[in-house]
Amino acid sequence: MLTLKFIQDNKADVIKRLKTKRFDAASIIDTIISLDDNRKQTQAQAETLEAEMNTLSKEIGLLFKAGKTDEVSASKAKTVELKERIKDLNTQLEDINRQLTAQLVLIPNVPHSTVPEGKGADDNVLVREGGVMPTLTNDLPHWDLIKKYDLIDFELGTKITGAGFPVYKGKGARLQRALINFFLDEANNAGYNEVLPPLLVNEESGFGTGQLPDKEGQMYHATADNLYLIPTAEVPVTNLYRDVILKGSELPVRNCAYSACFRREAGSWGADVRGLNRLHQFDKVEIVQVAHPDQSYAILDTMVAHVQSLIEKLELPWRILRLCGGDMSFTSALTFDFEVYSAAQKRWLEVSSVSNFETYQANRLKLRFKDDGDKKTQLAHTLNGSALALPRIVAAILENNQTAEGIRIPKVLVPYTGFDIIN
RNA sequence: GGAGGGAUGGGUGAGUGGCUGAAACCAGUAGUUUGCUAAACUGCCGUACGGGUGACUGUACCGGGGGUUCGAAUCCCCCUCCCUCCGCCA
Repeated sequence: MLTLKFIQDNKADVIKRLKTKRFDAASIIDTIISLDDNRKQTQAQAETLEAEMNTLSKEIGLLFKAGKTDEVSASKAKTVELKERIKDLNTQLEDINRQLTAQLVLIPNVPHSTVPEGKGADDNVLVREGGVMPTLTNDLPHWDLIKKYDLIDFELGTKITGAGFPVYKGKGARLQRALINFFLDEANNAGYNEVLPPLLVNEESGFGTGQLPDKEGQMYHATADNLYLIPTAEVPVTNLYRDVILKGSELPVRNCAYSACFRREAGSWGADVRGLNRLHQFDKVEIVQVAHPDQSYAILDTMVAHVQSLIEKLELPWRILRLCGGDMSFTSALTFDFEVYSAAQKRWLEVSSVSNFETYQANRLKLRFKDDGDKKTQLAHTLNGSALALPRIVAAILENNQTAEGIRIPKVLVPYTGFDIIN
């Protein structure tokens, strides 16, 4: 969430910039500011009385020591009323603070100045593109290729779990493992530190990265233990730094992680979700950084460059889009989406989303840093990106590389798969 | 799952009702000394929210939440986590 101070200092600007995200913040901000005034006033009152109480208690202690027990009862009587008023004020304070956070979490992150206006996907702006469009003589969509070469079994997944939980088999399973290892090796080589996080997280973690409370319905919830299956490794990996104060010299922190990802995708099933296009469980390698505010946008560029290099090595046609305000996520300040062209489906598939959240997550996480010699802590910036999500990459590899002899494996993957063709 | 023991500042660890936001040591940091390094010595060294231009100052926080008391790190209750033993188990 945004910090109160930021909202107060930049009220007009916040309202203006949130219009890019098609969000009207004016009345919420007014509520917040008046709640905060109220908070300060109530807190000041409570603290004055608490100070009085502390002095009185010390006096009583001294009276006891001096043996003046007769004077004690008069002082004690005074504390009774004080205590009541303090309790009352603190109850009010708690209530005000609750209302304040309730309002604060309703406001999305403020978009970066370079975010284009727009309603949805059609208004995203092409940043650059590359790769060679394949010319296919056969053009089976990946769901047919999967059947033809017995790589992935959706029916079997439906039997043991449900729709959207595929079973990878034989060369299909090995291709999956190859991609995971390839992506992790590339991230390690680029200086990211590998972690293997838990796949279930608690409520605090869900709140820290912004999945809770807003997107509760998107996550699988293990209610008996109140744990959530992660929709992305971003959640556990970013939460590694929840309630942490880093030294300025430790920044940037660079982590990468492979994880299975679980998404309920409630209400988003319809056309265009055949095969691997949308799943409830899929594999992904994620890169996550914690950065100094002065460096975060330069770092965002290096993350974009890293993802681009992966797709180029896989020899897929790609393009990068700068998301418009209407298509961006609630928590992001600037997002670049990567898409690869799926030649048989004849459509672009999103395979990565790289974002700078600035202090939005850090504020929820209480993720701060302190520069050497500085007295004050400040909120760090968090960033993350898929590098990469597997299913649609697999779909594009299968479709784009199909030949009469079989499916050609990109050169860079052959050392990982141990085979260069699926036939 | 059963029985017992624990949780204090970056670390080790004192502290069983007021003089403790918290000893001491280590680490860190600034300085003095010193041919350099090391050592020694001295100062500083938690977080958040208020008030003040500022020096400074108020309040809260000793795993989390409640309670007792004029007053709680210290006493009581609940929860979480860690350790030991037993049971179960990939």
